[in-house]
Amino acid sequence: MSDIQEKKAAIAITLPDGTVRTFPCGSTGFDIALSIGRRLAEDALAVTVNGKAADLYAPVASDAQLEIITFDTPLGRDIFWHSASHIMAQAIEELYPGSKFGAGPATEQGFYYDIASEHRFREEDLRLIEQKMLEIGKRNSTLRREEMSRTDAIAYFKNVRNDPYKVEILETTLKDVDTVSIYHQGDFADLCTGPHLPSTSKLKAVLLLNISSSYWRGDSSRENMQRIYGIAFPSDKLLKEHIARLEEAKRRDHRKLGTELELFMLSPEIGSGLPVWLPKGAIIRSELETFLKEEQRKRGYLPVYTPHIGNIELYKRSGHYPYYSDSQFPPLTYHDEDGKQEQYLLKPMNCPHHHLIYSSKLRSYRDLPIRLTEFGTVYRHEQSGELNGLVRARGFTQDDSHIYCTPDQLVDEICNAIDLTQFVFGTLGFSEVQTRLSMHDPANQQKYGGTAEIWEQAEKDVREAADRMGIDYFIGIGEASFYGPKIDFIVRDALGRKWQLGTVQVDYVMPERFDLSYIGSDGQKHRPVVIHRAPFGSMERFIGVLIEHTAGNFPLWLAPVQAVVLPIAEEVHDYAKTIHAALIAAGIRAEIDTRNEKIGRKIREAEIGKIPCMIIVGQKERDSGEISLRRHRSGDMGSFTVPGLIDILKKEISERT
RNA sequence: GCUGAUGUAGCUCAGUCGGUAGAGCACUUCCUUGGUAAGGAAGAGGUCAUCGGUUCAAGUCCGAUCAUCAGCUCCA
Repeated sequence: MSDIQEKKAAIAITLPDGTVRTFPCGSTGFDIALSIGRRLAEDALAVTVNGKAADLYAPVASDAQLEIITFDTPLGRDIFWHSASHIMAQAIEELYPGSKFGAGPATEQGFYYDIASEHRFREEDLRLIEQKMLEIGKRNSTLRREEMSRTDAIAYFKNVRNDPYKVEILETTLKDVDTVSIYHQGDFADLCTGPHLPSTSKLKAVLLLNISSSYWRGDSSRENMQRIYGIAFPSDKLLKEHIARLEEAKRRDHRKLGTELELFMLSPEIGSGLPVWLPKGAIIRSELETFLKEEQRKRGYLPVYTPHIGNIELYKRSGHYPYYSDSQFPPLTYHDEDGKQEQYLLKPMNCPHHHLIYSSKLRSYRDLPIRLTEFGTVYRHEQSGELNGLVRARGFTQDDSHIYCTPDQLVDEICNAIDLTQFVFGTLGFSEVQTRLSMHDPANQQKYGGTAEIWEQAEKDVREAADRMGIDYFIGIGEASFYGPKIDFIVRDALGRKWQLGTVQVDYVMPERFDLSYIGSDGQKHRPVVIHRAPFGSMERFIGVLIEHTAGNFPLWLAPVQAVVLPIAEEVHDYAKTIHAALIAAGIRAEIDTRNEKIGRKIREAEIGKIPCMIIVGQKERDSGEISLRRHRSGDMGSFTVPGLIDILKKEISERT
């Protein structure tokens, strides 16, 4: 090869920091990583070339922007876990020959593979599979990419791999694709677009978490498969850290803390999915409700109360009944004295009641917007497998409001609702909130009410409001409710599962169904638009997530017990009681611990009980007429006079910090 | 609803091969009167989720039901 040709064959690689380096044509990501540093080359899992992920050993043939991908990035973890799922499949194939493989992707927190096997997987099997996976890692097998035509791939999976699921994918999902890729490692091979790890040896630590079931292709009419979930790491240290995080999540679990802190209970004698608020939990809920009521009063909301049941005709009219009849409690059937039958539904939502309040009198455009609000308890017969403590219940209370406005006012009103939601989330310290614009799925039109024009308008309005509020959102196609698009505020629980809390929903459909109207400036009847909105969403779910978010360490304004007076010895009990009485008189939720125990013990139990303020009094405090304050998780704060203490606490409570 | 697992004292859990129930914490009483995360002693506490079956005998084996957990499906 001549010099000239070599120069021509050089390629310019632009690295993420903007530096440009020259490499021979056909250099791989590994070569480039090695030229930067040995450590980086070791950590390198794959590359992106002009933003597109590729294998570490794929030759780069032209000038490109290139980034070395390591486990530290979301993409790196995704690739690592995806390869780990292949390695798990190989391990299962070796241990349980004849197993067939469905889908095996990486997830946000690891990976899974769906398996059809004669063998029923049990907990003990997971340890065996883990060992086999680590063994495959030690074999240092290359993950080799092979491209072949789709027809060849079908033949390959039919005859060589004998895997009907992969054949089905090739024949359906990929039917329009000419060339597909297959990744080989040792004797195992899988249909996969990749990219993958360069070698199985990157896998140094693995934890298989649980076995569950799934439907092939997520279709409940098709066969059940066994799904094994796991997570893997390039080092033992990272696995240990992950296990520590799992344990922390377990400690924060709202069901565990709810029992320990006596916030709520669930009892089969009352019914599954029907949470009961214990006195301490009821305080938290009541404080949150008061907080929102105050804020809504400032924002022009009008409180109403409506019954817990409603005539079934109401829900047929709203359109909810046909859409959701299978997730409602069965109707209550009632015969009056004349034998006439009526059916009532435990209300699954509040909107129809509010719509009837709206239409109970003639409304002028001058009255709008009208914002009706209620903490409305609703009942939905959620599938038994869905129930989960407070975050998924069958009876729950929505902080539900319906805003009736003119089309002109709509975007402003959506913005107001977004602002209120953000205010609520901000006050409660939720910083990692994702916002989803939940749009309809045009391919599934029968799921929705209303006309195409109405949907187009509603989605445009939602977008406009979200843009005006400067929200960083993502679009969820098919996530809309049947009557309109939504803006959903989503947070994660301790285990990383996502839950929708606040919501703002636009509705052009209900006003039609309920023939809602107002008299415009032209003296004619016009149709208002409805916004459904709930900043908390459900009080139960919100508090469930709040418990996990705070790990039970509630801010002072929400703490069920705000202060506990801890006398050091019996001789200061009388003094301690005067302090306790003064706190109670000041409206502070205070207790007193006059048990015959040492102060160390009383403090320990108050700390475990997550009581924000410990008021310690002994001989010294009695003589000086002061108290000693200890804050939960902070320690000794020094001495205060009683009025001084009360001022501090009342300020902190009223500021809700 | 589906697949799998689990259910023993208020809580966390042990209970071997089927032989009649155990610990720690919490609780009650007594002793101890103390200075910023566990003082000591004693006591009480159980229809082993429920119902049925096998067996001389069931917490233990089998079946059904209920509930819980993980995931799937669903979510106004």
